[in-house]
Amino acid sequence: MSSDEQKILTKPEPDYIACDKCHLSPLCSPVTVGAHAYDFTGKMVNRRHYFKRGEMIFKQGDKAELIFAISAGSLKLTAHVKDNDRVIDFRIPGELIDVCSLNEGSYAYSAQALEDIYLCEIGKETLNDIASQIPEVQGRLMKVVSQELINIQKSSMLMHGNINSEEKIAAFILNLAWRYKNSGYSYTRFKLSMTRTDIADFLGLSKETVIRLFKKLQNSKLIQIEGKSIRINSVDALQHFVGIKLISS
Amino acid sequence: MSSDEQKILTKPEPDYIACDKCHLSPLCSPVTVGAHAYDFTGKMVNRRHYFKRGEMIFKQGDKAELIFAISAGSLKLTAHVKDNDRVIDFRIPGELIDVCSLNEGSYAYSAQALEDIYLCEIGKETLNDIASQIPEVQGRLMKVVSQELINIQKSSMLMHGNINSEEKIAAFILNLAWRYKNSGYSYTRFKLSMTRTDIADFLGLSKETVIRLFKKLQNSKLIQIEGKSIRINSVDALQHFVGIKLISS
DNA sequence: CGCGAGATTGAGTTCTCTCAACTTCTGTGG
DNA sequence: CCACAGAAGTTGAGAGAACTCAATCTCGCG
Repeated sequence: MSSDEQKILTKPEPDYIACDKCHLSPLCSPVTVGAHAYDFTGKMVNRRHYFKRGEMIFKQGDKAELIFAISAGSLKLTAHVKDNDRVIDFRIPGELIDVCSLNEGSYAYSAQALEDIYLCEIGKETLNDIASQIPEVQGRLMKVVSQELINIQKSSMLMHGNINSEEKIAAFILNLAWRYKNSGYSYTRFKLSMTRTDIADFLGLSKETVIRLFKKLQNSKLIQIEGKSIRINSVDALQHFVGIKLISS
Repeated sequence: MSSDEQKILTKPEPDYIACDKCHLSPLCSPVTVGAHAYDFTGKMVNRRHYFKRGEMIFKQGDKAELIFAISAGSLKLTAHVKDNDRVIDFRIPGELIDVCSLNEGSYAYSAQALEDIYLCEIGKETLNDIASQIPEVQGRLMKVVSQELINIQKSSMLMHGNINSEEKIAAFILNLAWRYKNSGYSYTRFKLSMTRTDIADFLGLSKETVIRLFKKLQNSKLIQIEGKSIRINSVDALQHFVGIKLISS
């Protein structure tokens, strides 16, 4: 066995997202100004910065200097509430981390790796500088921010106002499926990289309720769960249960 | 009594928001291009369009041609969930209605006046046209969209993950207070223009629970409620109860 | 192989919902 | 200006959902 193969077995190459599926992609492709085409990617983006599982990418209140996009792996976002950190969202490959910080001095929440991850980074200041000088970049940045607004709104409409806990959990799963689809991954089978406790915290439920309702959804044949892997038996059935059509069939 | 006074008594002048407090204001002030100052306000903005209480401003799925800002009055936003309309948010003076629709073909939700209201309107296409031609306008639009993103994120962080219903309701009140403050109104005394049923629907609770917990919050001296008017006794105490400091003292 | 974090299960308690009755408010027509 | 009707708000009682606590099990990591 060559040392190369050995290396692959012990540390397999991560499943990097395709750049064209990443929400940051408008800012990662060459920009033409006049007769010349400049590629700002190399200047602006630091690609695939590795973070270890459990590592904090940044903490709530830290001075915000970088915007992040996830290239591989996932993370959770938390914010201080009553002396505790509460999970306020998760991020999967292709998604951006705190776009809001573009216009704020500091990060609105903390970000922590749920597994070993790779992030692409853009310097906030550099980005804003270039954007203010080159309308094309300004326009692309606008596109990125607008899309972010749309995504947040869709997620929040979905997650919001579910009457009972079973619907909340179903909506959570559907939301993740939708986002995996947007990032070009399988959206009927994926890994729940966060713990049950994280999910419970995010949804405002107890972990026991999360576990019991996962099981209930499984018993009603909507999903199959085994450990951290989930499979949606019928996206349409799940959408019907939640009452919102997020994914078109 | 003069006919002027008569008029005031029967139909008092609405409490229009000051333009400089409106979230749309960056797009409502003159833009200087080269040596000349153009005022796009007149061309772009149709000001103070009146809608009657109960009237639908637009319906979910309607072709989105206008962006709205509220000049006076308030409205509720609703979206279809399982054959019903569910309240997904409210809007107060100074706030924008569906900024997301700027980059979408249709409105993501319906908007209905909770009282007689006045709206300022900007044609989506006109705005996008001008923005793409004049970097200064593009930049201002960017500012508006970014701020919207920040506001939505703050609201959703606040409203999200409250464990029990009492905290949810307290967070709801705090959120409204914060928004009234942003719009330059009193944030310790304001009117709840929506019904208890609307609040319940928005928070995912029953109207009876809303009523009972309003009373409970009143008994613990955090607020005073009488019909539709609310008074926050101590914003700090309320923030402490919710566990998030949204309004700095 | 053993430890510790995470996941699961059961039992009892608390919270929130539902249903129904009743009161108050509001807007409309006479 | 009053009377009335319908909408909104309030209250109480009982049912059901979700939480807490505690014990146990499982799995991944060192």
